[in-house]
Amino acid sequence: MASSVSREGAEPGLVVTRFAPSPTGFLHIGGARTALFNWLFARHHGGKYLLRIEDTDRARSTEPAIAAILDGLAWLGLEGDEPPVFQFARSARHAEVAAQLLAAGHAYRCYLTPEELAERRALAQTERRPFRIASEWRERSPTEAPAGLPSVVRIKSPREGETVIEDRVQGRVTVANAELDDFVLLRSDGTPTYMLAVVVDDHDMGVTHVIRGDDHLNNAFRQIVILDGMNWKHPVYAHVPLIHGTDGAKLSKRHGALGVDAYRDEMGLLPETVLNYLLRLGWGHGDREVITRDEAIALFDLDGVGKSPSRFDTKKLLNLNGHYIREADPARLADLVAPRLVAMGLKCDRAKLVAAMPELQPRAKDLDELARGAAFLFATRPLAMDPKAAALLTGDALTLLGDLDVLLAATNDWTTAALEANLKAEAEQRGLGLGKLAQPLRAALTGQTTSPGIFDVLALLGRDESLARIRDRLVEGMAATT
RNA sequence: GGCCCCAUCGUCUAGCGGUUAGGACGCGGCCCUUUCACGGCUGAAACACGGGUUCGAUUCCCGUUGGGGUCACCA
Repeated sequence: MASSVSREGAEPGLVVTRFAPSPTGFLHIGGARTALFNWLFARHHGGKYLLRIEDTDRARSTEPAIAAILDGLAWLGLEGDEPPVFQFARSARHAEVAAQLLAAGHAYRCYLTPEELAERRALAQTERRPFRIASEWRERSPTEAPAGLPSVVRIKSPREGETVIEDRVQGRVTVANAELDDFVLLRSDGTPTYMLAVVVDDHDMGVTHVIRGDDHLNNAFRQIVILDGMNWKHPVYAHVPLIHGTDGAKLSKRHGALGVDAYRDEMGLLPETVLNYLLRLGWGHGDREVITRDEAIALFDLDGVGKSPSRFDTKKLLNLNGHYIREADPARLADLVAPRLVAMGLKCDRAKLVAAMPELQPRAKDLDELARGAAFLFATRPLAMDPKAAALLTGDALTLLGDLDVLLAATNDWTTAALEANLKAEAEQRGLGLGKLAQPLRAALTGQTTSPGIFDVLALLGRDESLARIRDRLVEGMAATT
């Protein structure tokens, strides 16, 4: 049978997973986690991880959404091992399977109109009775079919017994077959529904493990009806709990469900942060918190996935990002931060940015904070002064700054170490704490009250720029007093 | 509402019949320190409730409560 070529052709025992988003929006965080789990599981078992774009809903599927999803996956390094399969392109094959089901008596044509269905649903509602589609066409002979009327193809679900799924995450789940309805396989326009398409595609793609959100758990029972009708083997199912918002409700757009591009661009996160965070959300391995991608491949297992939904915690996410920023290569960070500085209207010098990075890294939890921390390096004179910094430069402090200007102007060895030695000696001689000298200097040099170590700031800025910034303040101070 | 699933600090979690119930984020304190961070130490903080089973339940079973998911010619 041509339909089982992929499976029969597949290496026995080879694990095949897939991520199958529908392109009706961006790649959201829950989708990213599903993709990650599939990717990890396949890698762990030396298997294959495939991508399928579920675009059978022509009205809602869009090109930009496809691009956004692929872009998001690429950013996270979760591209498929083969080019993505587009579901819509396979509709002829789906129809073929529907025809086989029809021929085998596992499906039937139903001539009920949407209006009739809606009526029955409404009636069931008012009678406070559960509604289950019961089409009289299930038992009627096809010869009674009204000519020229549109019809859909419905599956003939079993009415007796029960279906059991041994889910790798949820455990054994049993549903009475009476709960299953005769859902639609082929719409009246002949196009396949999602329910049919997934089953056929998963089968044809040789998917062995279906790892997806547990909002699909109920669907699995329906999909099994198709599988059985075709006499196809059941894949292993693993329905992972959904991610919820801080308020416990499903992560929806209004609850801050963002596209992964927002985590990258707006929140300024590193991809390794998102991967690590997503992995730890709903999955644990002892006390391990920081887990690299390679470690994750070695450690990941479906058994470690929790069964209860977990809440998204931005604080922890940012803390992790701070960790990865500290670990990251300065040059790489400079390249990520440079565009942000440009967006702030600053002209930045890459070499200077890279040199400053080690001092900036421990002070930032996201790329935007990193950019703000670097901004003083490229600010143009005279500096815009933070009010708190300006307040530091009055009276005695201004006099002191004048003295320091003289001292620094006489300094030839403009290195962090030499500057430190000089200024410390000066502070000691004056019987002052280093802070008394450092704070006015910091204010004058950065326009802020916080910055990296003051000697680093001086060294990074260079002698000319440092002295010029100090003199700007001196001049302004004098103007204010006269 | 029917069906399905879930339940350890505020959050993410470890635990898989006997533990001072561990870690992480966040929060408080102390230390380091020129500011801010980083880092180190430390404190407060949890087994939803009620029945069983057992010598012994956070752990096993049942129920209650609470939360979530799903009930389309969407996916």
